[in-house]
Amino acid sequence: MGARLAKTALFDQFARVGKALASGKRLELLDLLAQGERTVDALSRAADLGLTTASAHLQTLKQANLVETRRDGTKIYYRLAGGDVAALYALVRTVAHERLPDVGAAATAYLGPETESVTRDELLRRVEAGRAAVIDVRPAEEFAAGHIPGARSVPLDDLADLLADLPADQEIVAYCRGAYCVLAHEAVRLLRARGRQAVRLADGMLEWRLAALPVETADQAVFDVPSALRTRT
Amino acid sequence: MGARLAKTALFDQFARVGKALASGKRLELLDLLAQGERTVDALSRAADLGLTTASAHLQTLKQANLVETRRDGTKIYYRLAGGDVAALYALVRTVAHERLPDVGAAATAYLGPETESVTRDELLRRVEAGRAAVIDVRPAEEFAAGHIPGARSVPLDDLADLLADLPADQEIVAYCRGAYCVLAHEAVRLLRARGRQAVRLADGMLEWRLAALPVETADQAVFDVPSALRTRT
DNA sequence: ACACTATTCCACAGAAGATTGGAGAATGAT
DNA sequence: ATCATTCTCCAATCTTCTGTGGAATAGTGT
Repeated sequence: MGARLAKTALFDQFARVGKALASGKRLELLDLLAQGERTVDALSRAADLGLTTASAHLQTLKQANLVETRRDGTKIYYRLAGGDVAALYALVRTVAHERLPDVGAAATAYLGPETESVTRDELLRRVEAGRAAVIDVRPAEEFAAGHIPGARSVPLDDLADLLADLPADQEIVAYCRGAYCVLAHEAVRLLRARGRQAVRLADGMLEWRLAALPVETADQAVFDVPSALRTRT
Repeated sequence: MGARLAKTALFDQFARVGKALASGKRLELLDLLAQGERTVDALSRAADLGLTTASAHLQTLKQANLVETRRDGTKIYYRLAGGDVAALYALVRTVAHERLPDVGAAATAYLGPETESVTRDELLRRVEAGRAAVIDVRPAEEFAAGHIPGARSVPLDDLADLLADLPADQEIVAYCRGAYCVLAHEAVRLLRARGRQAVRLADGMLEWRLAALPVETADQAVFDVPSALRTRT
């Protein structure tokens, strides 16, 4: 009988998920989608892909059921299929960083010189003590899709203009998408260059959500994390 | 400047891990390695691959640093690089099962009709109450590499012969490699056909290890699971 | 119905990956 | 030394994936 065939078929099914994760561009798309839903056009520009190429990659992800779509007029919004997908993406990054020495180098090359950071716990502690103001330096749409409660939206592009609005007597904690997002690094560098006390959250919104910490949002949830997959503190 | 280039390079690094997971055969190899180290020859036979093909896949896994090797005479033993790799493999399977409807069908086709199962907690409870005897139906080498404390090694191939040795007044709980391993299913079917009270552990050694439950072993640990990645109960 | 926008589908060329057989390297046994 | 064992490396072939334009499709606004 075809026990061997059936086993191969089963593992080939598992591999569909692996194949979906087997491209840097698709991981980049998942990274963006972890922040909230987006149109094909927005994704193609954010990931620096041709429109048709982005569409093809999104189809690949969709065929693996890692993302879902919603139509609104002529636009099609893509979103993650669930928190398990976000957890899987995060674990791929973690394992890559743990196992591949080159990841450290590539991360430094992209993120620039290390900037001072605080953990999620430390951020909560400092905010509670009134010692820190939290700013979300991601684009405004991502802030709208969900942010750390009490954080103020200050997209990196606007940071220089809004400097005067930021409290001068408090430390500023900047955060962005996640552990490998460049925005908070640049925000801290800019703020420090202007003489402000600034640090960044060590990771970002992705990890915040995976830890099932409270999220403030205008509209619906981006994804919920199954309790079994929540980050342990 | 090359911010775009650096970002692409970083995500391509992450994708190295994804690419390693992008083949059913490689996932099958990881599945075997999660039970303990093995030689290339043993792996190629267990996964039904040509020797050179198996070697090539193992090289791919090794270049992604998901596995490590050890030489003993003319033989080369492969093993998982760490518990994080096991956790990643398990999560790929979980997400695949969660997201892809075909996985359920493929699993049933391979495993056969559903057999009654108990959870890890329930197993521990029944053993403590003296109501159940636990048998490990994996090949003897895998038992030697680590097993549930108190379990008896009864490889599936020997089960029919050893039937008389098994307690007739206790329920028998059979377990094997993990959630998609066929051995425990077949053991339960055989035992029931012979009129024994038998159930299987719902998953297996892989998930037992990921939950950081105690493991009894003659030699060294197969892998340790970082506390952040342990299964939540 | 017509123009317009957003996205997918199709066809192609080049790149990358899988499988196989045979040669070659490392080790152990005689 | 020589030979057997075990595995890796190499070359050839075949398949799959990726990126790109251009055509086709679905929906909006006039």
